Amino acid sequence: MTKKVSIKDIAKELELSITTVSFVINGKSEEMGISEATSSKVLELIKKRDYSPNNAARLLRTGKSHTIGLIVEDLGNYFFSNIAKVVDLEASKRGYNVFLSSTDNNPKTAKELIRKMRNSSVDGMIITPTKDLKQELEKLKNDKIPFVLLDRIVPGLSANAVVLDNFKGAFDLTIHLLNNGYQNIGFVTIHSDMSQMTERERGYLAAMESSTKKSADELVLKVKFDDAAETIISSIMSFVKENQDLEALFFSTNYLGVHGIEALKLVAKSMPDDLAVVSFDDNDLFRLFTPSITVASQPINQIAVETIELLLRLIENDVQNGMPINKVLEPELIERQSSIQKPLWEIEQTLKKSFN
Amino acid sequence: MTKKVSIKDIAKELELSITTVSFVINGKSEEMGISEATSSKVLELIKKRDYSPNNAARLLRTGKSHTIGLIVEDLGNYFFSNIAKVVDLEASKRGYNVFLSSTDNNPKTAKELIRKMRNSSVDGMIITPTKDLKQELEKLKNDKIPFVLLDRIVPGLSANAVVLDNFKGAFDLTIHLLNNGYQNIGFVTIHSDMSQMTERERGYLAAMESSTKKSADELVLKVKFDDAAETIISSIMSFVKENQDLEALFFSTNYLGVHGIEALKLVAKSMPDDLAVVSFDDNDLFRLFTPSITVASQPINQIAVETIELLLRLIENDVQNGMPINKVLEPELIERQSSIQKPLWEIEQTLKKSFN
DNA sequence: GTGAAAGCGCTAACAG
DNA sequence: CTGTTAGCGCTTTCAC
Repeated sequence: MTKKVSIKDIAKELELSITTVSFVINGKSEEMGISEATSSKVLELIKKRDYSPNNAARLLRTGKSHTIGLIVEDLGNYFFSNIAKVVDLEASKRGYNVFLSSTDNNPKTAKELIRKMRNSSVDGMIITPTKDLKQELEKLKNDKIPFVLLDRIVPGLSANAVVLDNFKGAFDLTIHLLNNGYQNIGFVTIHSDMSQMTERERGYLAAMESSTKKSADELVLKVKFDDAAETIISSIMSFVKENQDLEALFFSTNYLGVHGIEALKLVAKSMPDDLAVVSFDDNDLFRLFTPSITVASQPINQIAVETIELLLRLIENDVQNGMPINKVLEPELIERQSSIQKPLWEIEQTLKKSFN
Repeated sequence: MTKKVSIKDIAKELELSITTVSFVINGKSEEMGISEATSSKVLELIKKRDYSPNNAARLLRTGKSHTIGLIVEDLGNYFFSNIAKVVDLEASKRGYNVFLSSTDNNPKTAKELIRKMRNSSVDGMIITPTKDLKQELEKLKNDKIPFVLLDRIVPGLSANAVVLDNFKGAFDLTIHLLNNGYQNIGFVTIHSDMSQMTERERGYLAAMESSTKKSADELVLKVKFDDAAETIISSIMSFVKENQDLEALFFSTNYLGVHGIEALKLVAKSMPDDLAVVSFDDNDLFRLFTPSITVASQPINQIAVETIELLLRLIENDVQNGMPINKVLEPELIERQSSIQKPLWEIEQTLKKSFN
């Protein structure tokens, strides 16, 4: 990177003082009573020289970086990558840059990221918390660095947050299955203490309890978040084989749903003939799979917009006065019928029959 | 954000000079012959006070921000979000932060992003170019800001780049269809002058030309990148309806493939019974859809790693000596059979035959 | 209306 | 071995 033109160069070339130029740049010509003539001369040269101020210097002086940090769980995940997309878009509109990174649900990574972003003097952060992050978040509060929790809250920590009503989503999805005549509903989730997961489990259990069927606990399969895909898939396969009386499966996240579909293909169960399938989160696969899959969908756009707006409000009002703000958004139950085509084996049987 | 502890505070508390502390922080104790005792005292206090240097000040002084910019086409897209994930991971390992943003294929947005990232003094950039970006990129070259083009090149611009052999991918995929007995193969792509798209089209046309079938041009459907999903879907539906003799469809990108599946569902064509489908890029849907879909898959991990490594090499060797480096990676043809179940018409015919 | 100058936190000559 | 000091580019107070 060679010499960039600096405010000094501009001032020199115009035989003005740095101050004057600075005022013009920052749109304070009026306020500071700079003459129209001077002002437009400056603006012109700035354009001509393609000058733009050095952010680092500005930050060093003002303490405002016009940058926010966005920490998600996994950029490779449909939900989070789309959240990132919208947050970035909205932030850009408002003149902010975004530092983006994923934790992969690893507390060490998460802490490191928070540290790095603090060093980069972000004006605020959006954080999808992992386990063990309470202390770091409390430090942020102490240091008055605005932040908003995304997707999940941290028990015992009073902080700004935008989350989904996960309990309701899971409850409704389970009721949907029960209403359609499925009773033995398995629940596949990950081991996790994080609120979004525990809430989904609670929702499922509550709905099951309200039905005739008792003790759903044994219908719950928990896998580890960072297990390899193969491991998760084979767990699901075993689970299904060992529970032949299952009538439906409820996957608590999109990636579990994807693994689940793969597992069911491998054990040659088709849906919903052998086993009905529903999942939290929506994606292309669930929508277009045959039979398509009913989901509790998260309003991604709304979540992202509410979050970034809340953060920018905190940043720009400067003070985090009073109570933290908690937004709880509603999931949408998208009911899908397998209306388009019947599973092949069924057709096959029909054909065979017609010739027997 | 309140008072952060600065290097001055550390120095004062230890009754040392700022210089000494700075050397220790930057791991130059040895080089500068700082005593073991002093050095460890400093390190200790740093930990105790949770001190970490202010990046802005450091940047202002050294000109190195330890930040790179990553400009992709669309963060909401499977390919790019996974590229972003890997780039971010590798950059983190090497101590770099990543500014991430999408262009949505809009040249104005792209230019604006480049400008913003330059102001933020990124050490280098990874750019998925849009149209009309040549001038900006040439300025980057002039200013010796290292950058690597990703996914596509800019005609007439000699620059570092990591791209796929798109011609080969498309050629092979088309040949695959031809070899399997499909002749009338439609090609669905977007209007675009960008290399990755023109190359795919060339690959398709070249393969078609080598077959008996002539003039594939009329089998090409082009839609606009920023058309609404519904518009694209209905274009595909019309295309299929108007070309009843189509035997197969080749979608030039993952999102077109997804739209295509949706369109085919709506016109009630099933695959590959009525129409075989292949697509560029892989994703969960193509893998798990029944029948599953053969694809030319991009080695996402490899692309991302090669790109970030090339960029960091450029940054850290400082000079962009000599020729630009162009990496061309191989797509992988993932042939999928609807092996779990044969195409319906085949079964049907077999059955019929056995009774004739 | 405009300018001089201090200083944000840090690095790296240079001086001892 | 350690300290003094200049200055990176910018904003902003105070002076003219």
